[in-house]
Parts: sequence; C-alpha cells; structure tokens
Amino acid sequence: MELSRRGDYAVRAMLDVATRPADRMTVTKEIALRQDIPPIFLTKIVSSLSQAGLLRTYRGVAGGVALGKPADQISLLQIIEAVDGPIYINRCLIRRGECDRDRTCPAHELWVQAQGELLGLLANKSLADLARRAQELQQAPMAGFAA
Amino acid sequence: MELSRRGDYAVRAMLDVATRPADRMTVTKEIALRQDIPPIFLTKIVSSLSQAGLLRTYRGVAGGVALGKPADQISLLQIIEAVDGPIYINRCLIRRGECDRDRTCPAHELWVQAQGELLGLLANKSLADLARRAQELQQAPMAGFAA
DNA sequence: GGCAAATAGGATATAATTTATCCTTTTATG
DNA sequence: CATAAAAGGATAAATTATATCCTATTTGCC
Ligand code: SF4
Ligand code: SF4
Repeated sequence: MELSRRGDYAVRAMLDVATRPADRMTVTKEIALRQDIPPIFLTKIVSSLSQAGLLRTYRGVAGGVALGKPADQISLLQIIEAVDGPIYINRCLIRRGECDRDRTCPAHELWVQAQGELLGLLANKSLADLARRAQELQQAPMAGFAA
Repeated sequence: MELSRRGDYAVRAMLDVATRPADRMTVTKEIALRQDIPPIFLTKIVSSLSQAGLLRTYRGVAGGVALGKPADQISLLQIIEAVDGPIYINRCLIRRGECDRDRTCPAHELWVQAQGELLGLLANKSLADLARRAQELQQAPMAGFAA
C-alpha cells in the first residue's frame, strides 16, 4: 500500500528536470546529487522514463536528459507507471477474472472505486502543476518567529 | 501500492463472520475453508483482529469467533489497519518530518490529498455495508443468455 | 584517431518484506 | 481427562524491492 522508492525517485527526478532551464541538458549524476537518490539506481529509473517517452536522453560527452514532452502533458500517473508498471491497489484490479471471486465480492467494488479515484487524481496532476507549486513553495516566506 | 494478502483475507474473514447467523459461533478453520485462506495464516489474522477489538474470540471446545462490535460500527479502514498497521501511500505520511523534504516538496501535498481520500473512503465504508451488498450480489439474477 | 563523458543494459548482490507453516501452550467443554 | 478450539513464539520459504557492478555504446572534442 506504499509507493515504491523508485516511484518517489522518478517523480523527484522529473521535477528536477522540469525546474531547470530547458535549454541546457541535465545530467543524471547531478540529479542524483541534488535529489539525494542513489546514482546508479537513478540511471535505471531514467532509462524507464526514457522508454516511456517522458524523458529524452542523449549520450556522449555533452549528453544528458531533457523532458520528452511539455511538462503539462506529463501526468504523475504516467511517471509512476513508467517505472513501477500499472498501479493496482488490489490484485483483482490487474484484470477481470484475476480473482475468481470478483463477480460476487463486495470488496471488489470498493477497490474499483478507490482505484478510480486514486488514478484520477494522479492522471489529472501534471508535472507542470508540480513544478509551479515547487516554485511557490521555495519562495514562500518562512513562518518566522522574529516578526 | 497494493493491498497485502493479509488485508484482503481480513476483510473476507470479517465479512464471512458478519454474514453468518449471529447466534452461532464461527470457527476459524471453517472460515478458511469457505474463503480459501491458508488456515494457519488466518489464525494470525484473526488474532490481530481480536486484539483490535473487531472480533471476539472464545477458546475451547465450543469456541470460535464472533464480531467484536456491531457490523455498522466496523469500518474497512479499521479492519485493514488492524492487520497491516497504519496505511500510508508514501513514507512521508508516516509522520511529519519522516522525509525532510516534506516542507518544500510539491509531491508531498499530492500524497496528503490522495491519502485523505483513500482513508476517507475506507473509513466511511462499514462491514455492514459490505455484508448488505454481499447479499444483493448473491441474489442478483445472472445476466443470462436464454432470455 | 583516441580520450573522456555520458547513457544503456545485463547480471547479480543485498536487504527487506510478505506469506506461510510448525510447534507448544492455554483455555474451555463435556 | 480427552478433545477442540484459539494464542503465541520461532522459523521457513518465497517474493519483491533496492542497489551495485561491469561492460558496451554513443558522442563531442582535441
Ligand atoms: S477484494 Fe474480493 S475480488 Fe478483490 S481480490 Fe479480494 S476477494 Fe478477490
Ligand atoms: S513525496 Fe516528497 S516529501 Fe514525500 S517522501 Fe517523496 S520526497 Fe519526501
């Protein structure tokens, strides 16, 4: 019932790329440093994100990674499913018939609903939303003590 | 991101007890048979449910288990948390400060919201709701082919 | 061409968690 | 006292998650 580290890392990595100047390439190792993600592990994650088309990667000396499409066309759901595969909150939601009780199981209906809401939320939240919010949070004045 | 087997079993076991005649005791082994749950594993689950007050258990020859309180006062959330511990969909929701980025992390806010919705759904669905729905589903006519 | 810097990918190690069973004890009934 | 049930501790087995290592490939630049 918990998001994998991979998924959390992937979101942070995408956010890191999205909040850098778009004209310069971002290098995986630097993302790892800034975001405190195990560097070699991150290369795997970047690879998945790249295969999903969410990142574009460039090899070689001046290489690095950049967004594969505009940030407002990348949803959180896409990011997470790119690295963790399809999300399901119970196994009967993998596909119909995966659990042979699903026709008569009242819990099944509940999971269908819960999953729908979760996926909806993630599908409607874009990387651009997050990036915007990230800036707000960074600029936010501290709830300071000295007036 | 997936419910544990334990959690799924727990819901089914509770539902099984809730849909039996309340005057007779239900025996764990029989629940296991009916619900197709590994019997010894189920004893552990029953034990957790009992410690959480959701089941009352009785040892000895005429023993067994019964609901610990009325079915409409038992939420799905209680059942699942009784066997799996507190639900959190990302580790920053375990407690404040668990991830030191949580003050400035835009993803954190998303998880807070998602978790709120999920827990709300589970907290508002009672075992009685499920039991009622179970009866409906059993009585429901098949979407038959022969007219 | 050859070196250096970057991603790609396969294999593998390590750790953590989940699932499940075994064995012994305790409790209650008749 | 024999039997049937739950309780609980220890442990096994399986699965999954996390992370690293090593080699290959691509690219820019001198
Ligand atoms: S919730 Fe019901 S249908 Fe889904 S896995 Fe559990 S038993 Fe099967
Ligand atoms: S979502 Fe943000 S706050 Fe939560 S664990 Fe990930 S990085 Fe930390």
